[in-house]
Amino acid sequence: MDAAERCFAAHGFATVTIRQIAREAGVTLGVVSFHGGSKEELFATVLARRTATLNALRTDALKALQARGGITIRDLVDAYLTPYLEIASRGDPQWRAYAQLIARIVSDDQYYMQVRDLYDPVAQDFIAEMRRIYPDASAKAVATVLTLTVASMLSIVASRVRIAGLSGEPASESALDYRSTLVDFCTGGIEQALAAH
Amino acid sequence: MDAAERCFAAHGFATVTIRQIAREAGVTLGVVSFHGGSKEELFATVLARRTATLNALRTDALKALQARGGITIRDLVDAYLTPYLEIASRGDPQWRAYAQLIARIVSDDQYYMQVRDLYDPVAQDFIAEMRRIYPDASAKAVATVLTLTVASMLSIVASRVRIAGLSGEPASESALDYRSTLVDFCTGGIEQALAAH
DNA sequence: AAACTATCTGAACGTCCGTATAAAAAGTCA
DNA sequence: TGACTTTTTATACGGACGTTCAGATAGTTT
Repeated sequence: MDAAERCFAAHGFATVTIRQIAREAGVTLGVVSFHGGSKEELFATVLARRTATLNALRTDALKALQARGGITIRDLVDAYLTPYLEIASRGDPQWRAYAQLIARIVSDDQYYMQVRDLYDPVAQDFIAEMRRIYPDASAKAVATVLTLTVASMLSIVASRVRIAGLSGEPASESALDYRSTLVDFCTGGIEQALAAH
Repeated sequence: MDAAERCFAAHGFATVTIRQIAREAGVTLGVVSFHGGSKEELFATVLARRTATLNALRTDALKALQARGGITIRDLVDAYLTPYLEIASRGDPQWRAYAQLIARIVSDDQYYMQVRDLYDPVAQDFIAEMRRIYPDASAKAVATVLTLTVASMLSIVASRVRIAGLSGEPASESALDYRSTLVDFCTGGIEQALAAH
């Protein structure tokens, strides 16, 4: 599973071969099928395996906010983004690979159906809280800005090479280095987009 | 070329087979190689084919702003985003396929090297203009917010299914329907992120 | 120790891939 | 028309793919 996670994260679903995964795991070909089933089953399992943890982190952060009260958009953005950035920045290369894998697939409608049930419930909780802050905003507008927020978050993990190329500086080691810029961007963006015109 | 564009846009590079492209184009297998060269050459050609047009649209919009003067962040965002949204919304299914193809590859570091030379020069022009508005912002911060803007733009094309799923409403027909929300989001985000703390 | 289950190995299967090529067909121009 | 070039066709090749499976091995239970 760890090896599969690394492989899928690095090269995507179609490109990766089961033989690669087997080699990465240090086992023979048949073992992968024996434990992981078909390639698609293996992919789905890898996806689902860590999602619960990430969802729990986000839900906990949201609950902490709700208990405290006085929630701002910035609070919500931070609660949603930071768990992912922390995971992506953790020393554990396995969580890093997972974060990268998410970045690769969520932006693709082809795989969306596979992750829809895993992530959208938590996203709905955040949406509900956002609508409490902006009661007049349309459902579509709120859903749109959350999707844009997610896209921005993922691009920090997926497109760091491009940022480095555009700025002329080497890419940062940790995704958390971009946290304040990212949170500022998404917060300002949501407030601007949902403010009554 | 049109058939290849449609196939790559719909399924990505690795998944698509030359035989699919041939069938889509209504020709036999050898014809694709004869005119398109290897699979990678074909992909590169498809990419480069329409880029000049998109770059010209953006550059023209930027030049019009520069001639007018008094450029705001919103002006820049709109000049950068709108050409792409218009392309994605045009009736021409071929431009639509191209827009989808961009969305698929730019967010992937693996393909970034192929598109780097095609897009980054124009991006640099916009970055220079942004730095004129926010002289104190770091190069990295500016590059980051532009990347986030691009990621947001692309997600409108790539993740419309998710937006629809989250909002409970059917997806809009045209990407231009999201223009104002998108421009608001990116404008507000950039201003918030680059404002002196 | 024996019976049984779980896991691993190595090899094979059929399929589809990207690419190459010889021969046929279509097009071009003197 | 006839020589020549461009394009298309049909086929083949070697390789890598996902999957399967009989047999060897390891682990567990009785």
